[in-house]
This record gives sequence, C-alpha cells and structure tokens, in this order.
Amino acid sequence: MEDGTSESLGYCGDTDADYDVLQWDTREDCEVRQILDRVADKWSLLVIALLDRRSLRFTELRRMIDGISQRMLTRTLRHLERDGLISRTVHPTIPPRVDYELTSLGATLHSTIRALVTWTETHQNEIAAARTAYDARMLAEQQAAEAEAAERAEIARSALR
Amino acid sequence: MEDGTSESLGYCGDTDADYDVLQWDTREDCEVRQILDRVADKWSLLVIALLDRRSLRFTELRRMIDGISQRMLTRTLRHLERDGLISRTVHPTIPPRVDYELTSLGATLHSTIRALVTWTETHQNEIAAARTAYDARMLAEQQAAEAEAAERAEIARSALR
DNA sequence: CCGCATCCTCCAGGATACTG
DNA sequence: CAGTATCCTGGAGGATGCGG
Repeated sequence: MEDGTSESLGYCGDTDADYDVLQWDTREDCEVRQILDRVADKWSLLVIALLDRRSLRFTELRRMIDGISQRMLTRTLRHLERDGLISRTVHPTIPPRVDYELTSLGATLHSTIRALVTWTETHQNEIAAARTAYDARMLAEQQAAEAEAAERAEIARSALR
Repeated sequence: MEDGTSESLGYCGDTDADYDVLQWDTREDCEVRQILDRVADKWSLLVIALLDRRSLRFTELRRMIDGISQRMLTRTLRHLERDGLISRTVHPTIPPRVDYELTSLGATLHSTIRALVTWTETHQNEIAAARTAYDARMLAEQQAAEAEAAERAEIARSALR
C-alpha cells in the first residue's frame, strides 16, 4: 500500500489516466463534498422541508421538530442562512419575532429533498423487511459458528481421552 | 409492520390538534426519520453514487473515497447491506475478493441521490457567493458593534473625569 | 485482500443558565 | 421570544494490530 507520493490527497494528482472517470470529485476538499455534507444534515433536511409550506418562527420550528435542541436549531438556521437557502427576518417588536423562510435557492433544493423523503416513505417497508431478513441471517450464521465451535471443542476433548 | 400500507405519510402515533398538518411525521421515533438519518449519511451517499456505475471491491471503494477510514467504510457497507440497498458477494478465492453492488432497491435510491448531487453541482457557485456575502455582512456587523462599544467606553471615561 | 477487535481522541450536540 | 455563553458527556470515527 506504499506509494508515499500522492498519498495525502488520494489519487487526486492524476486526472484522466488509468483510473476511471467518476461522476464527481470524491476528494474531501471538493466543494461539492462540503456542500453535500451540509445539505445531507438531518436537521437541515427537516427545516427545509418544513419551511417549504410557509415561513415559520424560531419557536414554531423548535416545537415542530421533535428532539432538536435550541442550540442545534440555531446553528442549523445560521448555516442555512449563510448558504443562502433561507432568509431571516427580525421584527423589532416586543416580544421579538423572527421569521425564517426559504429563499428561491432554498426552494429549488426543497423539491430534491422532497424526492428523498418520498423515496423513504415509499420504500420504508422494503427496508424494514430487508433489515429483519439481514438480522435473521446474521443470527443464523452466528449460531452456526457457535455450533461449529462447540463441535470442534468436543472433538478436541475426545482426542484427549 | 402493517400500518395499513397507506403511503400518505409515515404516521406513528398520537395526534396533537395544535400541531398543524406536516408533510411527514417529524417525531424522532418516526420510521421515516430513522431511515432518512441513515440515507443522509455522507459516506452512504458516496458509496451509493459510486456503486451505481458498476460493482466495486472493498479496496476500490476505499481508494476512491478520499478520507474514509477502513472502519467507517466497513460500517457503512454493513448498514447499506442491512437496509437492502447493496449486496455483498464473497468470492472464496485466494486472496479473497468481495464485490459490492447496488440492489434494485439501491438503484432506485440512486436516482434521488443523483438529483441531490446534481443540485449541488448546479448551485455551488450561488452557495459560495451567499457564503462570502454572509461572512462580509457578519464581519461588518461585528465591527460596528465593536466601534459602538469603544464609543460607549469613551463616554464612560469622559464622564469619570 | 478483507475485515474484526481494541484503544483512544475529540467534538457534535444536549443541558443549563443568563440577556436584550 | 429569540437567542448567546458555558459546561459536559456519549459516541462517531481514526489508528493500530491480528486473523482468516
């Protein structure tokens, strides 16, 4: 595994060459990777999905998203705002009121997000089935392995007699 | 298991009248939320995207995905296999060879993933621009705040004289 | 080559308390 | 109400070594 030279950034140095062309740059420092990591965040997904329907206040979001802490909601909203996906509007009233809504950029993302959610909803039964099947298979294998181990142990014992 | 097979949304339990109608259940224990968290994993996204082209061996994947540790790759592959999204084929050769490929279920997911990637590629410039704009705005605000603080400090000092 | 087990680090993220 | 600041912990995830 020693190549030493182009090690730090993977095989990024060579472009076309022997390696087959990927759909996108899979390097860590790749722009798309960074954005994808942000967009693929579970809280972000939820916020974007919720804001698609109408603008929402901070507390509304907090109540709607079960399990999110105030800290994480703040951070998520800040990130999304920084990326230009949502806008933040402060109403200088008392008590203060802050509205969040999707920007047009955010709205374009939502349809994609929505597709992901739809896919999940559509296939959740298949996934559940696959999981139980997998677990059963693993359990069976493990038991088989244990049985075999017991078998060998028995043979060893009888050999000593 | 049986939830009436109504695919309208992943509904999990109690109803709160004050809660407005969501597109989907946002509670933590909701099935869809769980799956989404898995699917939204950055490594999973990469693996699925890469496997769409052709089946790949363990080491191929590891080399292609910059920054992934062997441990995380193994875990990711196991998760995806458990969810029925990829299949794992062991060739009992020496040295051993293990091929991973998308299942048909995984293939359906890929198109959605692909849409997400495409969106990211398409809008990465807008996002980059939004970020620099945001950072500039924040910097300006911070400097304004500092200036104001200095102002008040000066006033306080002169008041003491 | 594939991958599990072990150890260890580090930081995402929750809980809490305080402000404007 | 809508945050910010602080502390603290669990678990994600990297490094290493062994085993089939």
